[in-house]
Amino acid sequence: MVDVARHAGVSIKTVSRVINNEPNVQRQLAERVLASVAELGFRRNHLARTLRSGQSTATIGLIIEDLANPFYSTIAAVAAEVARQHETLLITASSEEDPQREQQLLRDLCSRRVDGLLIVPAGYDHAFLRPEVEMGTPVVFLDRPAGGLLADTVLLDNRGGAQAGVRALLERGHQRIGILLDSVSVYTMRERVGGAQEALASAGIAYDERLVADGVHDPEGAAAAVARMLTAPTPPTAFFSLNNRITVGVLQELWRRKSRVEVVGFDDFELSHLMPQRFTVVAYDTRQMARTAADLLFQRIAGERSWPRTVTLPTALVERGLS
Amino acid sequence: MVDVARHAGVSIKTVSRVINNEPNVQRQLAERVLASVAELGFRRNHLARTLRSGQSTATIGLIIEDLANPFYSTIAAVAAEVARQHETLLITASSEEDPQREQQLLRDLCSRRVDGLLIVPAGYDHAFLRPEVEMGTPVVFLDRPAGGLLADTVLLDNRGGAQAGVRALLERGHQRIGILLDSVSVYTMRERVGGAQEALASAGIAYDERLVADGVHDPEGAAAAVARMLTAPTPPTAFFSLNNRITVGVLQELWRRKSRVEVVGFDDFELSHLMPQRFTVVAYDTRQMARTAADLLFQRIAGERSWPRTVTLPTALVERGLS
DNA sequence: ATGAAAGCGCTAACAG
DNA sequence: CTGTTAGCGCTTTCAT
Repeated sequence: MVDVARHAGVSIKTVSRVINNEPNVQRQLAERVLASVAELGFRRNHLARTLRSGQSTATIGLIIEDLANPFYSTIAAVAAEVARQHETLLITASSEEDPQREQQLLRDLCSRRVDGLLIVPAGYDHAFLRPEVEMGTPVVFLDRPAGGLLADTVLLDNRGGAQAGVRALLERGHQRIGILLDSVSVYTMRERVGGAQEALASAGIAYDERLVADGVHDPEGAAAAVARMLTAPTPPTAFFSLNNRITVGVLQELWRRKSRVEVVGFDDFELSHLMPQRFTVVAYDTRQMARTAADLLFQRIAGERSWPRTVTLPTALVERGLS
Repeated sequence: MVDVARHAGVSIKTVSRVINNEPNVQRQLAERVLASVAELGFRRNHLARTLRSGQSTATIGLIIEDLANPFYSTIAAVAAEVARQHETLLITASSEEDPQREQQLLRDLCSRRVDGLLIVPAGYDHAFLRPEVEMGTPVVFLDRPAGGLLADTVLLDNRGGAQAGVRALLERGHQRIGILLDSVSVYTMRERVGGAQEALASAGIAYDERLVADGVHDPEGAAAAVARMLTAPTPPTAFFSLNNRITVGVLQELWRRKSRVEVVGFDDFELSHLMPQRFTVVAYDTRQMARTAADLLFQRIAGERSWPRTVTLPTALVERGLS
């Protein structure tokens, strides 16, 4: 900037004024400065600008589990979109479900003085963020609640969705429903299992452990679990799958066996309408969830000081697959 | 940092030394500093640290077309992964195929002094980046070549892949092959069309404009184009689709018509193995492409000064779908 | 082994 | 309208 000032024969402050489109600069000078800027290939150092306290970095941070997963990349896309509307850039990082790493990344983002944080939490304890929050960095949690920290949170109605899904199967006369889930160590899974249990209980059906497969982490695992259950003495007449990766594995295994056992799966997914059998998904609007969270965050960044809110978004049953 | 120094009763420089794990600090003092850091909730300002010239920001920038698209989110995920191995964070932004916006974002990233740039270019002219490149910001282009700028580039063998795809159909006896593409304004589409034409030409088959559908931007458009071609006087006996969104639309329309016309499509996609008919994809390794580009970028960041390279990655034909 | 002082590139506050 | 000066929070000399 000093170079530009010298080149244009003005003071550094005038350059600053021109760069920032401040009023009260003679046209003539401004043009000279702009010319020098172009000639010298000057680009303002945004970091230095930010250093003066009270300035914003025009950057927000997003922590998700896995950027390659469509659910999370949708969230990232919406976050980037909303950020852009606020002339802000987005730093995205994946925690890979590792609380340790999540904390590390969060600290790193804070040391970069991001204007705000959007978090799909992997860990259970976010108390370590309290100093940052108190120092004025807004934080919004997404898809899962925070631990040990009061903050805005946007969740899905996992419990209600699971209840509706199981109820649909019960209404179609099913009594033996196989339930497949990833891991109860994940909040959303716990909620969904809870909802399923509630629906069974209120229909007066006992929760049969043999009809529950835990630790199903991928489609292959789901296929194996389905095969196991279907060859057991009293096989289920329907499956309730607790996420879309599992649903895909279930459908694949059913197709392989030419079985037409009914399926309800939590989460919609791309191409679900082209799957080889009719089934039902518990759907929701991922973009809306992300948008709600991002909007909340920017409201906070803009100075909103109200008490932290928790928003719960609805789910809906939708028919999918080729009939 | 001044506060910490005062609290610990040492100089600011000692705090700096402790924070940076520099040697030559008494255990005792170091512990006192660490205690103060914890108590005051101090977090080093990474931006200020970076301000001293010669320091790196430990941040790279990635420009893609659309973060919500699995192809790009895979690239972003790999970029973030490689970045993490270098203790670097990733700023991701979508250009939405808008050269204007791409340029704006790139300038913005440069003003944040990123250590390097990974670009899937939307525009045709990247000469405006030359000053930055000369000032030492490495740039690697991905999936499409740069315009007006010599830089490392990682591409796919679009031409060869398309040739192989069309050749496969010709070998199965097809003479009338319907070709569906998005827009020749996109580099990859031009290359793929070129490859298809070459394969037809070397088989002595004239390129029939009526068998080519341009401007197919989504599955619905693809379905409509397929419907149109199949009800024309001399319908094609096979389709070659130039991207996976189009392929999905083609498959859906064929299923609707209970037609078993053969299909070859460029790009593999998730769940392609569960599509309702056999078909062939021109597949490639997106992760490898992204990894190659990111590795190249970090080599440059580490000081590699060799002449810019262009790497072209191979494609392979793979059978997909339920038989 | 520790500290004092200068300076990174910019903006805020105040003069002229 | 324009310029001077003092910092922002940290690291890098260079003394001690």
